[in-house]
Amino acid sequence: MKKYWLMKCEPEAYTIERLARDGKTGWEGVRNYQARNFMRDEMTPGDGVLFYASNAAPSGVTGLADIVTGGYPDPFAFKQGHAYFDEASRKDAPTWYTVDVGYVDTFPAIVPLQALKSTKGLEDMMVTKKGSRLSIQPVTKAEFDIVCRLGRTASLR
DNA sequence: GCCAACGTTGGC
DNA sequence: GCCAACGTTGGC
Repeated sequence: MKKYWLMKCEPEAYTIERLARDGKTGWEGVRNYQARNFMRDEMTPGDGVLFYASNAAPSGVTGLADIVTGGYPDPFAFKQGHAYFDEASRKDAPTWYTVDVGYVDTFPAIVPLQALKSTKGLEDMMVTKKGSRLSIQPVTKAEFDIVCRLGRTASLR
């Protein structure tokens, strides 16, 4: 059963343009248990992803991706000295997981958070709620489809 | 850069 | 197990 997600990333760290160039990328460095659980337990290849640029001007959905590889231990957690290193994560009992994300599409223009907030059918989306910091969020197919439509009608903005 | 909201840590 | 202190996220 195909599932749908919203994945946040700061443009300073990674962008949809870079994903377009790279084709796919590892989503390493997530250090939040709820997000970890989604990656480890729920994400499967083929799932749809809304690529969300956070801490941006404006923030919003910049394109589409998909899950290429489901959850596997985050290799950066084992890299001593690396910013993502976590000595509590051991290879025989990894604390942190990651997934591989593939490029699908770049929207002609960003769908800003403000547009998400004001679009009918998206009022239950986690990202539209104040104080929602979770960097990986489940979205419904209906929400995913609405955001895709917004992204593809960017000429209206 | 500010700061509110949140998650995590650690003393008790 | 409570909760204050702290660090981080992320909109603005």
